[in-house]
Amino acid sequence: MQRQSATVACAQCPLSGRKGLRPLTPDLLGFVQKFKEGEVQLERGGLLLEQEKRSVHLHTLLEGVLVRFLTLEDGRRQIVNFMFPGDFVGFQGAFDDKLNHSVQALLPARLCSFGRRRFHELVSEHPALAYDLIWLAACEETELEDHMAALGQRDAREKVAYMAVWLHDRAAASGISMLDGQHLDLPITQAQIADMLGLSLVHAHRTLKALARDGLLFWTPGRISLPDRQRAVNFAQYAGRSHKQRPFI
Amino acid sequence: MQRQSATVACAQCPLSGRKGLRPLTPDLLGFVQKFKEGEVQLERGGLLLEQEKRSVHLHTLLEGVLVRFLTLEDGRRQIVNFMFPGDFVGFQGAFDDKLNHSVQALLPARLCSFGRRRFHELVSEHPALAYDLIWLAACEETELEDHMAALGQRDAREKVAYMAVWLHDRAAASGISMLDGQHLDLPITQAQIADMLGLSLVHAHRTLKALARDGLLFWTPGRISLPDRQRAVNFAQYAGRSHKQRPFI
DNA sequence: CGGCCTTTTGAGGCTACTCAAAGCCGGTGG
DNA sequence: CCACCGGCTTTGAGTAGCCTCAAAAGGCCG
Repeated sequence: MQRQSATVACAQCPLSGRKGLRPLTPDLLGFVQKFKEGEVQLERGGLLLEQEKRSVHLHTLLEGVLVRFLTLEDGRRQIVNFMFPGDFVGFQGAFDDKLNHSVQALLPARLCSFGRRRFHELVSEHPALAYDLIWLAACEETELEDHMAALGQRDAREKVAYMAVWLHDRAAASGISMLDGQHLDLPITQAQIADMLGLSLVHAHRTLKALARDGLLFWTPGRISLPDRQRAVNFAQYAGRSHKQRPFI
Repeated sequence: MQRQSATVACAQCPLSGRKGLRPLTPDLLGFVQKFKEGEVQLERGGLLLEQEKRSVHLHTLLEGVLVRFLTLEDGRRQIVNFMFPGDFVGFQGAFDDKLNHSVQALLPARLCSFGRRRFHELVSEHPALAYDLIWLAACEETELEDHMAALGQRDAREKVAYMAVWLHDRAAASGISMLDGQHLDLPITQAQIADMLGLSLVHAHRTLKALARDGLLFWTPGRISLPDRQRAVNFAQYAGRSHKQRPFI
């Protein structure tokens, strides 16, 4: 992890104008600028936050994709979510407590960072922002609940299909480019699929094979292809959520 | 569900003074009073919110225990959480969208209700409240993540032990009385255990039996007993979270 | 070229599931 | 007061999905 204070001014924030994100008002823009402390660069595999530690910063993901996971004492891992550009990172772990999860970069990432110390101030002085944060938290929670239903109720094939469609949706909603709207380039390993879905690595692999044989989806190292999105949606009983523009920062 | 405007004034709120909850300041108390619209009574099994519908109200649980769950198209159910007195109900489903879950009473419940319409106002005019809500949302999220790890990584016995300890913790933190600190009276059926943990009813039952045989926990209809909490905690690899006083409303 | 990470494949076993049916308990009505 | 009913728990038997162990093959990098 590389922290640097050389930063882009919020006025030139790479997120503004990004598809799927609601542009900041000039008003807000000037306001958040006062809180920005710097930026963080992560290379693939780099750790942003570590479980059991405390974090001094809050972040907004400017670019790249992150993965958030818990680790049990005996080493088992559970991936709980992925984060895309525009996502707010850090209020997941209740505030001044130790983190319950780690956050790692799946793709090279760049983040904007704020001091956690001043969070209260940030919320107090700008109610619209507080409202947005609550809204974002509600979305995250909805998402997690859906994932729980995937973990608890679906069998292996449904789980994988669910995750593929969900990642596609999420990427599309953050303005990530996709070839033909059906090929998503994302380097997720089979071990990570397994860790997200509660499957063994071996079984995750066999499940991918089976789904490819059926022509439902093709998950090759580095790319997730959905030739027939609707079919996958039906198979996974995926309940898409309405994607209005997400606020950020 | 029974809605009534006959309400207790916030000054006499049954939650204030409740163990585990942070008392409202007189200031806040007067403020929230202006938003209270009435109360709702639920009997056991009564539905507060229904999936796919929109909800006009937000609620605070005054008394009783609720269960929140998703239903898939084919009828499979996933219980995502339980709610205890003091919990805020309703921002889980993103705001003006259809709910992704239903909420049902496990015990006779009484709730305080607010108009969703005025939520923005509520947050805007009282930043401390907004901060509290964000804090609560963060806690909920942490909790859900832990549950995900239970669903994805633990085997049946660990899952059941995890859930038992978690319910005990949660109840204790909301000031629910427990005999000897080890008997929690809560009428959770085996079908509900199964639906929360992603097990079949039959297997959930056999797992309870196995745990009882080992003397780890006794989950009889209506009561969850943990003779040796620490042993259960270790077995389930339960990572307790710090319980500072929760804010409410 | 060697080492490391990831994917791939095989074999065998256990966990958890399905189907099926009986027992239990509280509530209702004759 | 007893018979009946619906919801929940309990038990048995057989099966299948998923897991573990094991090892080989592919790809990337120094």
